[in-house]
Amino acid sequence: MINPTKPFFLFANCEIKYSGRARSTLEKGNYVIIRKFDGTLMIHGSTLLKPLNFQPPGATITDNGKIISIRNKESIEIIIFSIIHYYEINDWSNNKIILQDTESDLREQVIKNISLYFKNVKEIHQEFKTRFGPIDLLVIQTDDTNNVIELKRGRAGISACTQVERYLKTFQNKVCGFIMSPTITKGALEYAKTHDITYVAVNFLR
Amino acid sequence: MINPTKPFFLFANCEIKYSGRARSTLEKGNYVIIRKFDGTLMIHGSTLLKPLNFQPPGATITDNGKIISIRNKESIEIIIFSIIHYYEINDWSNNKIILQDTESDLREQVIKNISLYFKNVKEIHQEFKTRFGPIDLLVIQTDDTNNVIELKRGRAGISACTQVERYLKTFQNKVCGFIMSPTITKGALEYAKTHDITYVAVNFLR
DNA sequence: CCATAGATCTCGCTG
DNA sequence: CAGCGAGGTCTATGG
Repeated sequence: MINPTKPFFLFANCEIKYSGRARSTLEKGNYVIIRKFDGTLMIHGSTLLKPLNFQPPGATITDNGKIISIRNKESIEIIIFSIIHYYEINDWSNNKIILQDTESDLREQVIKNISLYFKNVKEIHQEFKTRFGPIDLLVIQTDDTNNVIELKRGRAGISACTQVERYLKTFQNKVCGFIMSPTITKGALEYAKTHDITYVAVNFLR
Repeated sequence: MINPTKPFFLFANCEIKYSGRARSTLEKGNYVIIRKFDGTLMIHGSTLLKPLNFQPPGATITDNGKIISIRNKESIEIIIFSIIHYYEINDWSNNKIILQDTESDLREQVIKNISLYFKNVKEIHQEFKTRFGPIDLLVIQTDDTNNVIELKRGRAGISACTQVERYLKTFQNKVCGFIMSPTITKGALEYAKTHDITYVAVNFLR
């Protein structure tokens, strides 16, 4: 029996059934099962980053012979045949990771060097709200040209182009579309060229 | 010292630095560290489903006082202050999960009942290739009307609309756009209505 | 709550 | 290998 009130690491021979947004079965085998303070449950196989089965934070657990984890209308049933290793985790830290070089960092960088890209800048808006979603960066020039900029921290794809197009539609006139990213896919570049979207390469300055 | 040739579970007081696509630091604390057969490395805090730090399959590891995991040009450095629990995982299974009710299942279901949605169907293509990506479902009627259908297993959003629009552009004429999903967001429905895209509600039949 | 989009996305598939 | 899209996406953020 496991203690449902404590986070744990469990290595067990078991079989797993999931039902909720979708349905799944995992055949009998030896799997790693981890439960966290917030209810998070993960079942890991010996390869891949993603868990085979999981419950996001908020799940509750019971152990009456088989372990059952429930969250909203989703349930995971773990039929345990034998426990190989059980470890209760105490004093588990909950610090946040500090991440640099996100899309938001790239946006800050572009704003700081905005004169490299646009002349006569009157206004800069970040996450400018439109009825079709927020524009990463909206740069308005003194002649009232609206420059709609979509930033991508990695390689921009076709969907970045359609994102820009969608935001462009919320303006009547005097509007230009841009994609700014370190790289862009071939298909996206073709789409941009044929749809009046300008691609600008930008890199993280470290 | 850990054994780099074996998968393991490690609970340790440590500090972590990551450098690669982005950069991050994780302050000193007690974290769960798991390494898999395929090189996968995960550092988990006491909450949330996703690891604080990670390396996808293919990473190699060394332990000379501090653990360093490297994959392509990315590295994770784990400075260990003390090992609280170390467990070497043997006979870890590698079975795949069998998932039902995916988008592909929904597509099969729609095809089986295609007469409910379209009359005089001549051809049905799945994942029909265009230069702007593959169309989930292309239904051609005897009058040569091309029905471009985008399926979503969950709630369709605005991006589903622009996906359809993008595929529509690869046809000259006789083309109609559809979104089929159990539900749709308000914004997406408004966008669809004003852009000549038809929304059709479909549910998983169990 | 819902909606929207980012992510060190991951992962699978196809060319 | 690149490109494209799904995902039980998850997670953060704003309305």
